[in-house]
Amino acid sequence: MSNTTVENIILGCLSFGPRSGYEIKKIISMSSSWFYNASYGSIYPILKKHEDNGLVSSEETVDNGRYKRIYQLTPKGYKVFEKWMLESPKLMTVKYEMAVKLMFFAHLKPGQRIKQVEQHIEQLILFKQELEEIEPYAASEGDFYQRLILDWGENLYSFLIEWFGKFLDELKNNSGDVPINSKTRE
Amino acid sequence: MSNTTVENIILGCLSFGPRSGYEIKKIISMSSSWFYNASYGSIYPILKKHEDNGLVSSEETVDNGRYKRIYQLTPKGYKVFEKWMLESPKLMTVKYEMAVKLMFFAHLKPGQRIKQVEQHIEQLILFKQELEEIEPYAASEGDFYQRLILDWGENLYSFLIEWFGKFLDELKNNSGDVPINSKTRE
DNA sequence: TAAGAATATAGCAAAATGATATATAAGGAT
DNA sequence: ATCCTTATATATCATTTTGCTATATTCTTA
Repeated sequence: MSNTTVENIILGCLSFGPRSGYEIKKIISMSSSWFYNASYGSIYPILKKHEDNGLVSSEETVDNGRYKRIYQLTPKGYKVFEKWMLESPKLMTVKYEMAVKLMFFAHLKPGQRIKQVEQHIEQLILFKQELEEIEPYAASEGDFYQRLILDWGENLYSFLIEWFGKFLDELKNNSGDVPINSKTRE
Repeated sequence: MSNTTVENIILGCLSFGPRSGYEIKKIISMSSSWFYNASYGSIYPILKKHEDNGLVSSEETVDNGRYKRIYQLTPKGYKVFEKWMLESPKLMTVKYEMAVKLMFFAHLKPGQRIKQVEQHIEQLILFKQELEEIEPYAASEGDFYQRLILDWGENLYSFLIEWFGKFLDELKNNSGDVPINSKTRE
């Protein structure tokens, strides 16, 4: 059985150096949560599993009187991580509730359609601003790629804002109505 | 407790008319799977739950000698669906393994980077072609919106293909290498 | 007429989420 | 000094979801 993506992300985070479960969660929250998230409920059991399989080793430390378990990649773990890096990635999966609602938009009244799209665009703009405020996590390694991914995210949200903006214009030009059964668009 | 998105999608599918669990899965696979998917393991238990809550009613039918349970929205179910349609949608969640790999791209050799990005662009192009071949499911209601969503999908994948294309050009111009610790991009 | 594709439902292990619980340390406010 | 909040750190658990397998019938096509 091959590792899951989250299992490999954890190996990847440890490739930056030894980290605690809490720190791994922080790396993921700060740099990858908007394109691949993981919760404590995944991270801690996976760290245990990785240790059982010899992919990571751990050491109980005391830092300022506080108990802390630090995990580290083993050579075997690094090999597994490297192998995964060369595999063809899984296709993207998206869960986009607004697109689902679009499927059933015919049920809404024209004014409700305009309001929904306007609110959604506001949400997208807010999220894009949050992205723009993120500073890359890793100081040295992978710094260029951290910035690259942020660039990707900003471009993705720009695309969404633009696309829904055009749709909103169309709705407004038709007072919230759209051609029924129109066979072509633009 | 409010319904989950999948629970609402099922109500939405039934808003097009009475359907069996199998037909609901087909609607989702054919029209929304690339932005919100659901498996039989979700659909059948949810239909039962909806019936227990009085949101749908069902009838056991025999069609060409084949057993079939047809589900239908109740007025209560339609109200729940309508209420959900007016709520602010949840933010998009994305699971994009290629973006994760980008995080750790510094570990790859220049040639490996170029190969990975090339392969990914091929995947994206293939998927976009599949999208272009989809014909909207609903014949009458929501036809415009089915096409709109397909338009959105095609634009989204065009954006991804373009973005990774630019990145590939950059990699090739630097023989797979990228500036380390560069503070700005472009 | 036999293979295989499509229709139809059911069940389950594994994975993931989201939430809660617990506890300590650090920092600022009153 | 004491209180409150935030950050660090780990653990657990019910619910949801996925992906897979099993089962059975009918329709299509070679």
